[in-house]
Amino acid sequence: MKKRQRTGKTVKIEDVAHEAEVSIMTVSRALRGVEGVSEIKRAQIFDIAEKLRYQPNLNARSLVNVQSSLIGISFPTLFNDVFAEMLDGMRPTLESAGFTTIVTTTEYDRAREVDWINTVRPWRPAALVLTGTDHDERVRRVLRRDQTPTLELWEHSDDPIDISVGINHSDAGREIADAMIALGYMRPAFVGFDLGHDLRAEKRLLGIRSAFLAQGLGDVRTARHGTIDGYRAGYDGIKTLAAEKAPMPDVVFFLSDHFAFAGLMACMELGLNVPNDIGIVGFNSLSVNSVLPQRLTTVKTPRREMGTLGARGLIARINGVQNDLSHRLSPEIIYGDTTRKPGGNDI
Amino acid sequence: MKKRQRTGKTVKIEDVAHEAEVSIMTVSRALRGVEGVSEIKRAQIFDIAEKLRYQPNLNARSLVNVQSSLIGISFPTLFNDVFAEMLDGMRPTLESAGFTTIVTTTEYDRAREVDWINTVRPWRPAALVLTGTDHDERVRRVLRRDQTPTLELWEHSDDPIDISVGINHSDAGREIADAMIALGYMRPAFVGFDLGHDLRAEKRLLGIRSAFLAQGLGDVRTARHGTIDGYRAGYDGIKTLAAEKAPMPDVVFFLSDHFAFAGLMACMELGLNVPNDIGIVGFNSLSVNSVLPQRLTTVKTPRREMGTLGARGLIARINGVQNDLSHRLSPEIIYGDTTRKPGGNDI
DNA sequence: GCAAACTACGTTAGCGCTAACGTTTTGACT
DNA sequence: AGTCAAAACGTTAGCGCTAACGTAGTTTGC
Repeated sequence: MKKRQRTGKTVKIEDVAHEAEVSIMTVSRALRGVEGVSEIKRAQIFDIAEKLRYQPNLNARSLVNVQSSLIGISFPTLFNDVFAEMLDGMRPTLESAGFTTIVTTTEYDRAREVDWINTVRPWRPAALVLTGTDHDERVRRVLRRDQTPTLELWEHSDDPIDISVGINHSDAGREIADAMIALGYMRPAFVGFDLGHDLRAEKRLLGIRSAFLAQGLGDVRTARHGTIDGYRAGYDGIKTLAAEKAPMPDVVFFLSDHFAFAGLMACMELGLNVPNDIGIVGFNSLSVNSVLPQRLTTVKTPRREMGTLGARGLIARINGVQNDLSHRLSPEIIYGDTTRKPGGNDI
Repeated sequence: MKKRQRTGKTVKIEDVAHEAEVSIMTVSRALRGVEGVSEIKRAQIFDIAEKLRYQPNLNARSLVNVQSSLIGISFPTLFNDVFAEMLDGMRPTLESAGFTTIVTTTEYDRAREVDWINTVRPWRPAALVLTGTDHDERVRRVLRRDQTPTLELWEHSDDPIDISVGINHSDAGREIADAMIALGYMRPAFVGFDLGHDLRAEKRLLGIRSAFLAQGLGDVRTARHGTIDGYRAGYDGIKTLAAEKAPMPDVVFFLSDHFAFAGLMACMELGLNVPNDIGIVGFNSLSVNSVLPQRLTTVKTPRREMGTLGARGLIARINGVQNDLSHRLSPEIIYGDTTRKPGGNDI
């Protein structure tokens, strides 16, 4: 790789200082909005900097400041609006505070999260954002040791690395399951990705399972397919359940709304009447839901809010606030047309 | 904002050098894989660096190297798998070459692209990736002037800033329109976002329009809604067309497959038979298509391939290759169940 | 009217790293 | 053993910027 190329000499602070006939320190102060410069000079310097198209070298600045204004963010995937929305929630807050985000996806692979940490830390980021609470022990140790402000998003933790903003997924599973039990459903199934990928979904499944077991009802059957394409996983999940010799479940919980939508399509193909033959339950309440012929029964998760709260917390922490900045948020059950409804014709 | 905090003294190259009893230059050479170090010493230094958990400060490295190993990427949105896939196509190539990506979204707003350029350039990125070919004139000028390797992705340009990898969208529109004309369709409509947002879609519309006009057929009606939520835009588009006094179009071209899917749902609600009453044409060939009861007629775009080719080109350019590295790729028409098919019962 | 307390600058030093060049050691060949 | 070149290492200088401190000028207070 070629180094020290790019001959078109970039303007540096010295050029501005020379043109303005002041020291470079005065320019530095003026442009950063630091006090110690008369407003007249500051205005002049701004004009000259603009004229010369001066842009500070952030690598140099990060070097002196010991830390950069980069914030590393790790999501499992971007093929899911859930994460794009959390990003959307964080970005305005972070950017207006002068931070730039570096986003990576781990494809639900914990080893890739470790790799990523090793990639971003050399940039000396001001903060890091991880998804969920399950991380390699080395990650926890390293981040705690050097006190990097860290946000664990999407899943709330009682023992966070630093800041945790999210919901409790097993509770969410339990709550939606209890709601379905109250509607008379008794033969549950769960459709999601292959085991070991979406750990939050697994926790929701645990919650669902415990709710049904607590009522003395049967276990939750599972149908798992793939690791990325939620549409296929939802569709194949229903087809798999239908192909098994066991009687069809009367309610199916899907990993997310887009799985549920695909499952709904599979039910249509199989001639299953929703919600009479089978109940369909999504998760997240995604925008696709608003155009479906039958609105999904689902659980609305406050993704943008998580992003905003998390970003604010991070900035506070970066600025030295030591308080507990974690937030546990609550999801909301949305009754749609793909299950029975409370107060409706139960049983 | 606090500066020079983070007391937990980070290990620097000097610490490794001291422990290994060599000069810091030898450590630098050893760890970077540069020649001039005996293999015995190199191995020792690697061990020590690992033991000390040394991680080079990339801000310092970027400062000496005049440019960083960051690559800035600008997409209109991430709420669209098309861009997530292009990113997926680029990332492995870029990362294995040692680059880190900074991704931003512009929400289809050209002014935000300019802002973004001004945000990333201070990092002295090794390269930039923009979406499409329509940029603020200042952007073109600046990037050409300081010779930043630049990739314009998704839409092919005959006069690129530097490298262009993509398809010709107006040709794509013309081709799919000609294919539909050949199937006997004559009253076209287009459903998409509000004007001025997705410029590639507008070019496809121009292509569609010119194809129909060339055959002496009527103009293409348009129904535009929103700027982000493609599902709503697709759904509302059909509802709007149906509500107008004019006769219903016999074929509707959608901005993308997820629009088309939502439009299909709207048609079902309206009792319109697809494809007999109305033909539905998507774009991009997204994964949602594989689970729909009726597979969409659509145009398959090689997103991952664009990403890979573009990334390779960028790396070549960064390494000093001066050739023309642009690629014009071709989309492929996919005949589904939402229109008549060639060789089928035309007319 | 003069010291104390600002304000508005400039000077010095150093952040962690690497290109370029200088010096020593090794080995190959007479 | 002696010559010379290549390999292996060290030294110097500087990338662009900012914290900390130093130094003039200006105001304030009594």
